[in-house]
Amino acid sequence: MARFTQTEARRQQQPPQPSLVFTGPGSTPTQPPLLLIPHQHQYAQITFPKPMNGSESISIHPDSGNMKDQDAIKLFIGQIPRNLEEKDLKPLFEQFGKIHELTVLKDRYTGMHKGCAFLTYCARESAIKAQSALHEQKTLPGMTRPIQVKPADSESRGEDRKLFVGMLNKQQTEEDMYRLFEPYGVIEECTVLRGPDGNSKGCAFVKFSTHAEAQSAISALHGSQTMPGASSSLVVKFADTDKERTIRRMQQMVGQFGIFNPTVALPFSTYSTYAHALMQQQAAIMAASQGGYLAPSVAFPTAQIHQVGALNINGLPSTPVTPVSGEFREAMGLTSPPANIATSAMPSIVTPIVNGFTGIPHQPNGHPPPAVEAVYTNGLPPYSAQSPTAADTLQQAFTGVQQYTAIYPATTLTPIGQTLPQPPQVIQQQQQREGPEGCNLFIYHLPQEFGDSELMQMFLPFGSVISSKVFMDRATNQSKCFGFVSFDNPASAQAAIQAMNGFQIGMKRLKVQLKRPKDASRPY
DNA sequence: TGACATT
Repeated sequence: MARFTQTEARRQQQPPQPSLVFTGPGSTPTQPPLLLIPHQHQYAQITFPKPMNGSESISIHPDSGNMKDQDAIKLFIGQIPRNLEEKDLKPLFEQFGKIHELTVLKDRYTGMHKGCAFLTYCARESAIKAQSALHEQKTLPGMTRPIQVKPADSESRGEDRKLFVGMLNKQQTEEDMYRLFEPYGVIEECTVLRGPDGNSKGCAFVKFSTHAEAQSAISALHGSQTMPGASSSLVVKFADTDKERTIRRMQQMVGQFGIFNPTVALPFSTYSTYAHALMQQQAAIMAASQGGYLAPSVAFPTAQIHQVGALNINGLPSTPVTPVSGEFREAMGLTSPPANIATSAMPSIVTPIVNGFTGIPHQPNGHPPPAVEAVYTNGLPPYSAQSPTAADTLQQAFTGVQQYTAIYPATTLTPIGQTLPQPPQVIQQQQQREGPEGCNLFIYHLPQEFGDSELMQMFLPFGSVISSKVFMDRATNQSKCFGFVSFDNPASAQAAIQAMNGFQIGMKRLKVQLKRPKDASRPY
């Protein structure tokens, strides 16, 4: 009851309505915090006549004094800077009506701000107003893409009215799609899937307002014609559900990594273990992909990764790394797909780190956890003479295997939308940057499929990785199965050696040593 | 087995 009272008290002293002040580029804002940066060289400033105090996060809870309409719309808010909490966001959204619930999404393990939120107004009308005033209209400070304000995926149940259209020719645009499908109903969304170069992939999504409309479009158009240059007749079908997509990706991955090929020994051998893990990973990806771009080479599905100061690569703020958004729980519920990512068209995008990883305690300071030996456990202690039982190993795999690396090759990053997307933000990974003496590791016996980002992910739990490099054979473009990882301090490097040297992956054990100093390799 | 920031 005490909590209720507190909440109640807080509501009664609600901050004054903020005033939205637009200032020209040259002017000096006098009253922080700066909340909005609209496009076109204008700054908008939300000012609070009375400064809000402290770091306390105001969660706005639904309760009796805060009823929402029956038809209220839950909004997904994307592209929020990670330093903004509920209390910071509240004023921005309160302009459009009374808020029923506002929740910034946090990683369930690390508590990390996911750069997005769910917002429900008491009134449906407020949500509509907010969406039209804000969606893609403003960019919050530090963000590269405009704020997303749209009905949450959980609202729409869009699967049964969204169509996948295949066998288009590559010249066909959204407009062509619109014309083609318009006769069958109200089109809510229409997107041609494109590669990073902007070229059409020859397919599209078209979302109707109702299932019946979508169905009539299928009946009328599927196989009805062959587009010039297309290899077969037009395909019009309901878009895959998340479930179907998940299954398809799993199949792709199984193919890619030869799970059923006994010569490729993974530390967990049952399909169900692997499938289970993949399902989780897929869900994380779906969650991560709503409303924003994913960094192409290093994407962190934070819902399942225990990040330990991990996103601070070489002092870069974590914000630009991955505009991760969406809610893991929602994704696990396998609801509708992210609207602006061409998920169905993605080739398989996930590489498992073939280890069992156990939970890592959250270390907000970015330092390695104290008991680093406990961080990575695949049931096979480094160079241990003792062999654990198969059951142990399997158990470890089960409990710890949720940590994966998602790779989003640039080619699969196809944000689609009516507005022209800017290229996704790329993390600048320093090229072969060495850390100070004693901070650089040489790692051998890496799995063939590991690239720089997997290597980095594997060592992130031990500290700030300032670079990671897997050596590739120039002729074959295959990994040479060794590489380097540099930390920003020797303790992290030592912790990583302790934990990871001898770590078994598949049939191999990692060799993790300090990199030889430069002069040691020279004979004179 | 191999081997330390390459082409």
